[in-house]
Amino acid sequence: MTANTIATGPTGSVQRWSRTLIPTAREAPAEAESPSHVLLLRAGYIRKLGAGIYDYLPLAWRVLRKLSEIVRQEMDRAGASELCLPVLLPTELYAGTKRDVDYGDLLFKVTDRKGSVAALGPTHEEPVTELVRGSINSYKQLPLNLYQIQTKFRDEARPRSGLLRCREFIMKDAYSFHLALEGPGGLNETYDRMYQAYVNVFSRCGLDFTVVEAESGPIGGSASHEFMVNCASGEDTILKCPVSGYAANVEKCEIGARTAGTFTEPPTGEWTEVHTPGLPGIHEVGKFMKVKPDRMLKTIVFQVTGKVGGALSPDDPTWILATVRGDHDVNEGKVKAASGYTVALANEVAARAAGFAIGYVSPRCVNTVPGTMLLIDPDASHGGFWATGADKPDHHAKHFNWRRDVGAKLDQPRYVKLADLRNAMEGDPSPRAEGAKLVTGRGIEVGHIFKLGTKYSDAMGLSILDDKQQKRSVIMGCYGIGVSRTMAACVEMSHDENGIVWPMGLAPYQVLITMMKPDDPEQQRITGEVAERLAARGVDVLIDDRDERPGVKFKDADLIGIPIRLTMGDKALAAGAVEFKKRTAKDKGELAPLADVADWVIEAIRDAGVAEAKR
RNA sequence: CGGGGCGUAGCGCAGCUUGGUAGCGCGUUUGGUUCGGGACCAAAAGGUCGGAGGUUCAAAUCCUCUCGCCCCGACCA
Repeated sequence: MTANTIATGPTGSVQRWSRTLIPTAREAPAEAESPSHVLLLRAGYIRKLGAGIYDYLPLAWRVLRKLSEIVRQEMDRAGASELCLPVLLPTELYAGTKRDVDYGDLLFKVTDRKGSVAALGPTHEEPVTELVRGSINSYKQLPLNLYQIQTKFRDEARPRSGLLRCREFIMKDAYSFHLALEGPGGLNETYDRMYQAYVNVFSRCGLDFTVVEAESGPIGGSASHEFMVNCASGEDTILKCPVSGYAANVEKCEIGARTAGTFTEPPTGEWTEVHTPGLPGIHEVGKFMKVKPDRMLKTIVFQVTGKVGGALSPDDPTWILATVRGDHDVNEGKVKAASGYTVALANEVAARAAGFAIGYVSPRCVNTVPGTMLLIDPDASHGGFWATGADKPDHHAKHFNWRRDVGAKLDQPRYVKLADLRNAMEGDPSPRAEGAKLVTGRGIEVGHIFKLGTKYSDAMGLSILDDKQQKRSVIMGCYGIGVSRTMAACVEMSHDENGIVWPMGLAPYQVLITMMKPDDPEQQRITGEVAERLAARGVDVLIDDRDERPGVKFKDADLIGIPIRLTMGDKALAAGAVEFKKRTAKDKGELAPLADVADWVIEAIRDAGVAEAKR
């Protein structure tokens, strides 16, 4: 983007190190492991107050302000309006959506003096829907797009990696409201604008990111994209097609056409049972039986919980078996799509009672347990040697053969279906380009946008009359950015062995002036002059005026990661110059004449802004 | 929630097995010498050893309970 959007205001600010709080440390607390956690602690950006609860010190807060400002500009440009909703949400709000139950322990709850229970907002679909329901009277007031930037609370089972997964964190959340999906003012139009706004935000932050198709998850809805910072230490696995550009979250990723078996291949030998007592997983069993996992069948038992787009009838199955190759993972979403039923992993007790030897199930159960549908992944459908569970505790079997051991039901689509059932993996065929193979990468989810549809408006009674006086449920979208997580992701992605390397757009200050002799009046005068000149041109300047040895100052400078360092030293000043060094530069820097130094800085900021926006 | 581990000075750690008046490094303060990539000398401040209970003449150390934190997994708009 442009240079003028990088500074926080028309006039930059000047701060002296000795008068603010930047407690750098040579060593990080032992509990910190991930780079962003270690560096943000060591560089004096954050302090831990409890598990997943952090202080944001002045440097961190400046980064968060800059990030928030970028977010605001892009949200406003996309037509959204900022507001601020309560953090304290009375649980009655959840009466329609039941999400206080769905969220379970994730929800922080507080009790007031009267005994009323409120939740600390983990996200704001309910309050914003409630707000709009009570304040919109006409379809003419749609579309509407509202956002806020505030602290969210989620009692994560396991907070980790510092700011990457917190119990208290800063989030930008936006919610849009529409009468229609398509056309002007429809959800799709806003969704596309928000998508572009997100691309703009993360580009301006200098982040290297991938947009992936994602499952909409428990929040419901029909379509969603995640914005992932590409980073090997990320928690999420993403898959990309290098040819078509298709990218998806591992839960969502489709797999291209694969060849399936015909169920006519001959057996490789007699059904041979093997006693395999007390072996915990497929790898252990395989080792014990001397069979590789990709020659074993894994059959998972699901319980039918509902029918997609309808009510269950007595004819519908009770159980769904999903058989994949031993080295593959069953994907619940794909099971749902392939079967047409919503499912949950079977309750062990109930499944045992129905006749499944949990842990030792084979596809043969489609014949032996009434009300069972069998789904087979193409990679598991071939002929050749297979090992499988033997349908009795502590036993597996070799030489499973589809035709011989399952038989006629293979030809009845009511009972047996062949379908993509598993998570995609590196090397799988791309679903979008013939011959191309998927590659995997790791990512940190920093943004997520959803088409919610009418899930919340239906649950909470948000409807409106259209121009034909027909009552219509309002269609919604929601759009989140993990603001504090984005800051951490940025450090995770951009650092070296000496410390943080901030992209220009997020750096707490663009310039650090390192005074070699803070007590020297001449250095004080020139430092002040340079700082004022830079500030006047919108640059934020931090002056290291501490009475420390040069080595300490240089180490700290690298640690806190300010993009441009100006060093005030006798040698350079004698030549009428200051030393100019970028954080990314390996060498010692070059001499900038005092008269030109401001121009050098402005130019460097502009170059960085352009380069980062291009990424 | 399952598994593993850790709580001793602001940070990093030792001491615990075999109970006996709490130690090291970094940091901090003071004085001096230094001063372009984490200086040196000297002095000093700083700890109810996570908490409660128990055993004992005596507990950081042994026992019981409890709280907190980290890592792996499960989970996760």
